[in-house]
Amino acid sequence: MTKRATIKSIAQDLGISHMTVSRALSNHPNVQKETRETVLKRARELGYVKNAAAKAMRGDITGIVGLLLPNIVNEFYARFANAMAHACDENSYHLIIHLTNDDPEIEQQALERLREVQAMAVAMVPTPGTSASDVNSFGSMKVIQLIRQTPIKVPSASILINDHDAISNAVVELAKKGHTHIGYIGADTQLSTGRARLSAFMDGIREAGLKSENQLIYTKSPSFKMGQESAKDICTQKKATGLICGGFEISTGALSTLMENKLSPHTDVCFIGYGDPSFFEWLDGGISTVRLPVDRLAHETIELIKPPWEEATASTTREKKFDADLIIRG
Amino acid sequence: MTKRATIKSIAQDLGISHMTVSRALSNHPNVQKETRETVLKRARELGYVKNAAAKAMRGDITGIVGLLLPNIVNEFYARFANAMAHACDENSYHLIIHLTNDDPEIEQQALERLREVQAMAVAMVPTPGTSASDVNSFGSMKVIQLIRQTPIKVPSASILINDHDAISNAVVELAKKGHTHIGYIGADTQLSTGRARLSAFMDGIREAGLKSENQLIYTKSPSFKMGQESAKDICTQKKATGLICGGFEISTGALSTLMENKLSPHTDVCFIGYGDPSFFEWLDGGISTVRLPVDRLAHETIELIKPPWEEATASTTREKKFDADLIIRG
DNA sequence: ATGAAAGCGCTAACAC
DNA sequence: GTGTTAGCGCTTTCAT
Repeated sequence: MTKRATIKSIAQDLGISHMTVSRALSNHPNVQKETRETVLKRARELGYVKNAAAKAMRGDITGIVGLLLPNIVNEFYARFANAMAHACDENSYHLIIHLTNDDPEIEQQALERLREVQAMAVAMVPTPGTSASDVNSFGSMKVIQLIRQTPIKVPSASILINDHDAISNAVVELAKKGHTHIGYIGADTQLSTGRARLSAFMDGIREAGLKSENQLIYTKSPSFKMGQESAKDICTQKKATGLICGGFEISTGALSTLMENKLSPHTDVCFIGYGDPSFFEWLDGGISTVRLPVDRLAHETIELIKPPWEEATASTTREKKFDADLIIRG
Repeated sequence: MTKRATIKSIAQDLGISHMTVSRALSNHPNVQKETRETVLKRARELGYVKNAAAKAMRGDITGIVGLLLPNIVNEFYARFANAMAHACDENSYHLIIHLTNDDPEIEQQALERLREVQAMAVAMVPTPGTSASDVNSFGSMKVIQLIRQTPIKVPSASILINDHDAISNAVVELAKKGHTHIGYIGADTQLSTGRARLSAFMDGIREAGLKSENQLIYTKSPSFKMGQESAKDICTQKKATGLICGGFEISTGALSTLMENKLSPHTDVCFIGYGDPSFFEWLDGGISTVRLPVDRLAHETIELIKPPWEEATASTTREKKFDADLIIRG
């Protein structure tokens, strides 16, 4: 590859002004039909593509959308990213994905880099640690907070999950089946979602007329490992006959402990997971779970990103919640 | 947000030349220590970030890396994307993901858009249909073909999986257990991988001293559904007692048929999947499978993307293969 | 209908 | 050590 074609190089090649080329390529009316066709033909031959950087410098929107996720192997995030990527392709946006690992520093860095390329919007699952609350972190990017919510200094929209009822109903459901000692594994209260899910669990306990037992409640920084270990504790000490999880990775972690120890998630420790990875349906007759409305979340995110910005962003913070469902299987 | 700070605005603010600001911000030696500190401080205050577009216009590399995948819910691709995203963050690249859905047109479009933003490299799983073989599709982007290989008109590197031995060993392994009627579900021969895996299967049949039975071989455009349906056919007609899959989605599809019909992947139809999604380990005592070296693939991709380009790209097409392993479980 | 000039933000190459 | 100029590719504005 030698050098890319530019409107100037095409103009020179054709012996006309680069402005005529520009107009021809952008369908401006003031071009002779014949001229336009010549230009278009030559442009195609030379493999011309517009220079996004040059346009960006003139203040045109870049069409770059940032997506900040903790990771993407988690099937919930993967499906979200998948939906976002599709929607972006459909709307001719560029989706730049950065993985934060839930590390505020990486998050901060990713935001800065997105600002460098003048991303028009960023959809992000905020990291637990308070990080990028500064105005300077976002510049003029439209901010959409996903799943979790953290106070930031720019107007932002939030797309959240309302899992309260699904979780408290899970408790009630277990209670109906005769379980009186129900364990809970979830994120710690540093996370907004951790707080919310725990209190949903407690509400369920109350609603079911059970008494709350602190030693059955495990809250820590959420991870696969944390789920595994908490579940191991519950199982080996036979503290509980029912178990509810308040986090995706926690849930798969806890389930793996059950599988490893050949404990049935139905008869041994009645298990209710969080999120609905595809294999839940096949495992041991189906795993009960709190199902999250992934596609609706992604769809709504894209709708917010699409213009008209002014309207969507307004001046105040907006919030939208989507209901999770309790799915009982087996 | 009013307007972003630029070196000029900072210069004006400080009453100095914008070049001094530029030099200060890029650690050029020819700046008074004191001046530099003043500049850095003010820049921080004003939330200055460099303008990537302006730099790109000057010919600096953009640090944008494109990744074209059929989709990203497939755990194999998700893990690949995850590894790539991490590696890109580490090396300060921007990862732009486009999902092709295995549609040549979408692929073509994605490539053009990557060219617009002057992506420095693109790693792609080529779509089955011959699409973007043109030079103009790639411009000066470094091209890395993943998993599949298609002839293109620019020098490109290929990162492939060598699953021949794993697949033929799978046949031998089943034969050892006494299976004489072994089914195969895989991609059709339009895909390079489809051809290769089928012939690996046939080699295995030969090696095991079995005779090949065409009615046990299913090849079509690969998908979850295709796997489901082929498996249903095999199961309901009781054609085979062993089943080997030659594709990730096919494999999960076929497995779902087994689970739905309460057929054990060990005792009813001895099953060997393709790819190793995390749940394989837990399902029914563990699912045997051909495991793909995802992390090594991603790692190698990044190594190829990193400079020095000239060296890595050379003038000829390069190819690197990574071995898949046969994992027998249960 | 076409062209010329200016400027977006940045840095290499020159002054001084 | 600091400042000035020019130019990357493009479009808006103002001639012609």
